[in-house]
Amino acid sequence: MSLKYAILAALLEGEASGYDLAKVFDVSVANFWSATPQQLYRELDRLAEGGLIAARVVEQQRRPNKRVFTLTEAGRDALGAFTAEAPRPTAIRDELLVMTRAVDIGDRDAVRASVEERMEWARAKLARYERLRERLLAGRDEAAFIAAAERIGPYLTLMRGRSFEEENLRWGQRVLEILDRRAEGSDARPAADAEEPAPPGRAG
Amino acid sequence: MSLKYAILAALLEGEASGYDLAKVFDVSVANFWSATPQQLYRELDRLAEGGLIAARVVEQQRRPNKRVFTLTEAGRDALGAFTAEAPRPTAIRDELLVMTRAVDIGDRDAVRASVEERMEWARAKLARYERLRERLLAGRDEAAFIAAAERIGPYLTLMRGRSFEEENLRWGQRVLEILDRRAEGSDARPAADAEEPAPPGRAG
DNA sequence: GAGGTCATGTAACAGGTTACATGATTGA
DNA sequence: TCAATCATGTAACCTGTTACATGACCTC
Repeated sequence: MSLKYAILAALLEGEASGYDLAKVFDVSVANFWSATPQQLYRELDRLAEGGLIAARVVEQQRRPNKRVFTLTEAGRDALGAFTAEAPRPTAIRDELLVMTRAVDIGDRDAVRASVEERMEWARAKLARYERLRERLLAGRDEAAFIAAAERIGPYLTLMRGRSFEEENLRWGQRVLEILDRRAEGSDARPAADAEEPAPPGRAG
Repeated sequence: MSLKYAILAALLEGEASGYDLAKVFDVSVANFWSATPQQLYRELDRLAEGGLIAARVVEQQRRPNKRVFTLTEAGRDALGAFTAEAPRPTAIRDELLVMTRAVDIGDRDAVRASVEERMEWARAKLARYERLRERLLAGRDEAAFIAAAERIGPYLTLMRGRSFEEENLRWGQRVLEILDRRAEGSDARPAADAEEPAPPGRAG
């Protein structure tokens, strides 16, 4: 029901093609709304039919033509009215956490590796957010920006995305430590009271 | 595709009815997977058909009979195998953040109120998480628990849920400050040099 | 006697995902 | 020559949501 408004909100930054939006939905919007390109194309058609956005074909040489979309007055109003409704609670779907929940009966090393990969992703996202932030601030410090910027919304959602990824990193670090500590424990005594680990100095 | 595994993971805590799971999915699982009761009933039927869970009817007096489900060996194995796959990236859908993104052209006071409500929710969730944590620790301190607990998965996902809600609180606090600071500024000079368009009012 | 909890379900629909297709351009 | 980028789309399918229904019990 509200991919619709996520698209309208994205178009506040200016006109965009379906392809552009697909990229935006992969970067800055992804912190709070996910959508595949196919969803976007379908929804853009509907929004254009409903008059909330206007489509314009841009002919290009050496590239396929593209349809670029702009918010209409009606679209702006609809988005404005949406901000006054009651938001539903956050819906999260995270397979890594399902796997983590089941790590004790599953493949600890594989989960460990997935956590590390997630951390790499988080670092990459943070770097992109940092660049986005610099661009928004445009040389001003945060206080000046907050006081003066015409639009604060994009900065507020960026903040949330950043803290989400920072939290992913911190959590991942802690998970790695814990899994490793427990691995030591269970490797050192593979069976309840079988052989002791070899005493130091004899390993050769 | 993996509501399936979210359910199997939830059944690691022991047998449960559809109704029980609906409650679990509203509390501890909600941090990383959301599902409506109807989804659960449908998926439970499928899992039982596929032999990944076993259903047993418990007859009750003064209450409708219930079907309780248990993980089968096959279900355990499927869940274990799942932990070795590559998780897809987190999918988040948060209407409040869509509204926040659009706050500049929308209803600032309504968004402010929604942020406050979200913070109240976060506090309530944190309280429930804290009780859950106490139950898991069962008197031990964290280090002892981590070293000794049979299953660490539920604790790790609980940690993530907790930090998510803490982050919601911190973010919400900052958003309130920023919106208020900007409200002061714009109330002092209500229009640049013409009337502002009236923001669309909260419908109710 | 009204509303909440226990407990499950059907039906219809809306939303989201996957696979596939096209075809030129650009860069390694 | 291979892969990526630009740019859009169709079709089929799976997932998720909403509305509704049942009916007994318990608490205020």
